[in-house]
Amino acid sequence: MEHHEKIAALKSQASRPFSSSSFMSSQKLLQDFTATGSPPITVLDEAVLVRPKVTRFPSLPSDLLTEITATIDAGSDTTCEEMEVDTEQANCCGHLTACHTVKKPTGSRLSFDGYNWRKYGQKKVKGSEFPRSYYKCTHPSCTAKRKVETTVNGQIVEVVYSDEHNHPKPHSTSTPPWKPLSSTSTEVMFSNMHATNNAGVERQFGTIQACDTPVPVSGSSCIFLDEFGNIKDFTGSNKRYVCIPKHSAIWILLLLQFARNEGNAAFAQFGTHNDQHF
DNA sequence: CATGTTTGACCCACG
DNA sequence: GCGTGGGTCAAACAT
Repeated sequence: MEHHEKIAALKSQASRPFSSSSFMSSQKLLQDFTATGSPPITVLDEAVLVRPKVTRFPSLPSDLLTEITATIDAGSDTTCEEMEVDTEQANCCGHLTACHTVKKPTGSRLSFDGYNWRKYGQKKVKGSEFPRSYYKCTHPSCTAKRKVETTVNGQIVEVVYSDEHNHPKPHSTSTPPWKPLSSTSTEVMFSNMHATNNAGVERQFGTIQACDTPVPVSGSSCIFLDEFGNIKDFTGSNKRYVCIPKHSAIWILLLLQFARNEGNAAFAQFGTHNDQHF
């Protein structure tokens, strides 16, 4: 792969090409979602392409500086996920190099994307300063694989997925690694640095509601997910409210999809309230 | 003991 | 046919 083609993945299912338009249709959203490393879509009107999928982050217009800050707080025992996307690392070719650090609860085997992976190899690849690790899904009948390039600090700089998961995300029996989110304490800030006026930056706030079952949020856009975490339905338009279930990996995807479809998304950070940078 | 990781060797596609 | 590089295997090791 040429260096200029290398675009980092932010999350396992967290990217797909920019759309110059605003929000996509539900069908388009599903198709793109499926083609870029997502879990298998089970509710679809038409056949899903089955081919190796690459999860990458698109280039970002340099004049777009949009900040998404999501705060995920499930109470005293908060979800242990932290992600950093550093716009300063956008490389010389204009592609975003996104790095994130994932803090997982001790003892959890679940990856940041909610699936169990077993590492089966690691190589230093030409043209990359970081080693590439090879993972297989540990589910007996699942052929999903992923390649992850990480820095020495453990920051993920690229994730490439192949094959599809043919099973739901595993659920931990004791301590869920991705704890259900409290609908009352989950909040997200969309700070549209691009939509400035004479008074300065216009900051737009929104709310993400965690829910076990899709529940429309009055007056808001909703993305409904099935038990696999797949997008089932999409309603609304240019709103900043999302209703999604509780698995964290999908949050980032949806956040970025929202922002990206609005022509934004350059920075995102996830953490507890203590970590927020409003 | 079970499971996951590490790491060198091997296989294979490609130029 | 040969060299190179990416992907996978599997034994050894760690947890």
